[in-house]
Amino acid sequence: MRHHRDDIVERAVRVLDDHGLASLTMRRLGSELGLQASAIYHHFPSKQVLLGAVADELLARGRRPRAAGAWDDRLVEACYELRDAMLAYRDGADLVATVYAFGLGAQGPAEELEEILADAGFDESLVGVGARTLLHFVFGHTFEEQTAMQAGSDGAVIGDAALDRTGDFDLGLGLVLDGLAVHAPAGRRVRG
Amino acid sequence: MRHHRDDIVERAVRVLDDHGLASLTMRRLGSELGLQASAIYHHFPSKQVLLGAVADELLARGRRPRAAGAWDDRLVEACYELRDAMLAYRDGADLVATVYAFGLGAQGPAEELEEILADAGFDESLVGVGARTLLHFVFGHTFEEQTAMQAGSDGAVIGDAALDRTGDFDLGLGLVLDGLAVHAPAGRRVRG
DNA sequence: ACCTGAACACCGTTCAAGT
DNA sequence: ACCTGAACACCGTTCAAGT
Repeated sequence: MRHHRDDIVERAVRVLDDHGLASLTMRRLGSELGLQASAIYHHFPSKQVLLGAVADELLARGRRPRAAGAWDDRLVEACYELRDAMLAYRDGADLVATVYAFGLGAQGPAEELEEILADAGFDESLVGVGARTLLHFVFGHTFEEQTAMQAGSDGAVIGDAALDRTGDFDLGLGLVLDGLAVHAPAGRRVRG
Repeated sequence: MRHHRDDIVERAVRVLDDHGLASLTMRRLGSELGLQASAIYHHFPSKQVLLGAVADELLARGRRPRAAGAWDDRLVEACYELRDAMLAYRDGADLVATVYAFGLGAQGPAEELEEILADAGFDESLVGVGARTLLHFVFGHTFEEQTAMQAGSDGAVIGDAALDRTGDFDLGLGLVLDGLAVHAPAGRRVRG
């Protein structure tokens, strides 16, 4: 049976979610599609590029409509969307953060954060740094969360731990936002 | 020739620095030591545990004496030491951040950051979150820096870019510290 | 205690050849 | 255009056997 780029990405998302990033190999993906691994190279030049497309697909699936508001509310909205998009699939944070780090995809969130900071009138030098500081927080925190979640797949009550993790995310995000507020253009220090 | 744990870690650091993390395989390390890969399993139960030991060795080599001071100066000192320790070896940030994320080592920096925040009298709930937020920033930023550094191993003047990166690190770190200062115990808001 | 050598069950990628 | 099948050059880990 013949396939296109999108079939392959969709199947890769399923393999990722069902079996984890370590099991998402070219050979495994090929056999799930009823193909030789080598056939995938007709559609993607390398595994890295394929993973980039898979990461972008996760982010696209997590996209939500935006409610306009103050810059800090807009940042919170974007950061939560990113976190939720990654948490929605097994090893999502590992995949997206890795793809981003190696410049193979997942650049959308950085661009949106930069746009929000630029709109808010932040100093040019702070737009890039601020966006990346937020991104590092979201990637790092969510990766840690997801690792802990998946490690705690044994028994024990998981509900409280999950609540604590969202609270932690909120607190850490608030820390960075408070730092940004200190440098916000006069008359725009929405927080505190 | 017979080896001990420490010989193996030392040789692994050299292979890492000379050839990169992807080339630090059990077989490669074995052959550099004049051993079969399987012999390493007499000293380490798995490659992951070995990598944990290598990460801790990088951090130990980067350790510097501490000058006492205000909490924010102490945090800056600890964060720069961590960054510099990782930058001192090829793929150091990738290795240390990965080892930390999977809980296989590199826990020292988190403990020190927590201690500084606790000493400063930060609220219990902020000690852990604050330390991890700083850590995510340092790991994320340094990983990005090092990736860019190693990508720019071609020609072109690298001096300016390196300066910009340190300036970026300073700015981003300042952002998180300003956020922490907002929540510092009364009378201890050293910044701003 | 420390190591060898062979084996097991895999990888990503290339490439000539097929339809 | 899309795929097969074989090959290349590797992996981490286990384990019986050697010294």
